[in-house]
Amino acid sequence: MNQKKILVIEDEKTISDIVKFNLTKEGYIVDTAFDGEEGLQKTYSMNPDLILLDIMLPKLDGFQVCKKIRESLNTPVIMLTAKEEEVDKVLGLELGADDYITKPFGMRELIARVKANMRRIDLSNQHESTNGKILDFGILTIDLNRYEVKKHDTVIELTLREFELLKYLAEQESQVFSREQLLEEVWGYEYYGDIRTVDVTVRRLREKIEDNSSEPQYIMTKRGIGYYFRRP
Amino acid sequence: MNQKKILVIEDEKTISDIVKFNLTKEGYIVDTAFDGEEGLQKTYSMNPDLILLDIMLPKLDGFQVCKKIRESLNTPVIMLTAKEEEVDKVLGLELGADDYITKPFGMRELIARVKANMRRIDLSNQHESTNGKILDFGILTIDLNRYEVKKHDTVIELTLREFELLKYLAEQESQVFSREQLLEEVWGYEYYGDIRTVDVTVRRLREKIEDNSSEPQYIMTKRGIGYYFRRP
DNA sequence: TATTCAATTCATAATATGTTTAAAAAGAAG
DNA sequence: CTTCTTTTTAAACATATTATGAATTGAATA
Repeated sequence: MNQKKILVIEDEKTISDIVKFNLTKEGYIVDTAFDGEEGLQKTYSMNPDLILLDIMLPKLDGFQVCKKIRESLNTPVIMLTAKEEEVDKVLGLELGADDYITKPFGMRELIARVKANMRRIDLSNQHESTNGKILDFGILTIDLNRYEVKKHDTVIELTLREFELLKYLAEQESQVFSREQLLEEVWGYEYYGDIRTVDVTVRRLREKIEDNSSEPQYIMTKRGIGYYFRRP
Repeated sequence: MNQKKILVIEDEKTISDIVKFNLTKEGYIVDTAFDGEEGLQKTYSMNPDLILLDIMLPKLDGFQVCKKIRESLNTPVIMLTAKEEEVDKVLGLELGADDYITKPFGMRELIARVKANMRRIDLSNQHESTNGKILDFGILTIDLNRYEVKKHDTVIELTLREFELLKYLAEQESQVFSREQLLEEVWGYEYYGDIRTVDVTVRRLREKIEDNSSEPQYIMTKRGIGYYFRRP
């Protein structure tokens, strides 16, 4: 699993440290910034998956930072408000924040909120990719809702990787992709594995969906380049 | 899927802007009105699918606007209440508002409520009598009125969570849902717990409704993705 | 306030899946 | 036809995900 990155923008080092310690323990990669400017800077350089943002900050306060961020990104922002009164401001000025926690907060609560917001990202990412369609290639159909492939109306059991590879290729029929591209698109961007992994997955996919995996009808090899899907 | 239209009636431009920004980002078409009269006017001209309505408004306040709307339309209305006290009024007066959010609210919550209300319309449009239904899967039946599950005509005692999870999955047979989706849909958008909670609930559900919970017939696992219900 | 039951969290076992490796086969090029 | 390169294949190995049992928390009830 690729680790999620969190940026903590908070001037009190004591708080910052504790938060960092606890979130790191949970498996997140955590970086910290101690004023608004540094916060913005690091936001752009590290491109975090989530931002914890204090309101009272030197140089640029939390409201301004949040607003700036929102101009270009929609990374989830959780505001840390010191007083109940500030909650009103969070409402008035900074609704662009996704969530907020009032200080003092327990680590348990913080972690729960962070996780919940991370989940939400995952969710919205899912929706983009799975737009409930059925790809129909005659004998072969790929049901993106059921994560199911059928051949002659018989369900073929594919593993997730196999399914996603097939889906990716089939969605862009007869386009040839290099192994590098496939690793990037199907396996995920920061994947650093052996390139032959693709071959093996292709082979297993062929065994399952082709009549004769030595003479593929669907998943074709373009020697020296890569693989592509074609309608038989 | 055609885009849904939302009308935001709110006099504070800051709030209005941020709400619009976020809902647009979610794929809705958003228009705004800054006082009660304009709100009514736009309601009739654009015929939105949902209305977000502030209570404190110039010219006509939110209560009056809502009442007016209800005279001719039953477009879902979500009220935005600044204070807890107003909640009583929203509920007490028979305004016909469908939902309300107390300020300050996070964007996450707002979006979730909007989606939930949109979903409700979709559902009630699909099958008018969404109530009074019994899902029948042969040996297994799910009585949505009585909150009762029967197997071979014997009542199976399920807890509320278990029932709602089963209901959700069974209503959308063979559609695969991620744990994130299930937490959001079954547990609710304000849930801050662990994702593995889903697994455990599934397990207990299986123990109750399956013959052999290690070889489930109804509630199936799609490894790497989530769970789905199938007719055995 | 004690008691009960549902719900959640946590730790670990079981299992499915994915990756690597290396050898065999196939294809291209001289 | 021989050599070199690329792809296929099989099997061992490593990793990730899910299932499970037990402990803990929390809410409702008496």
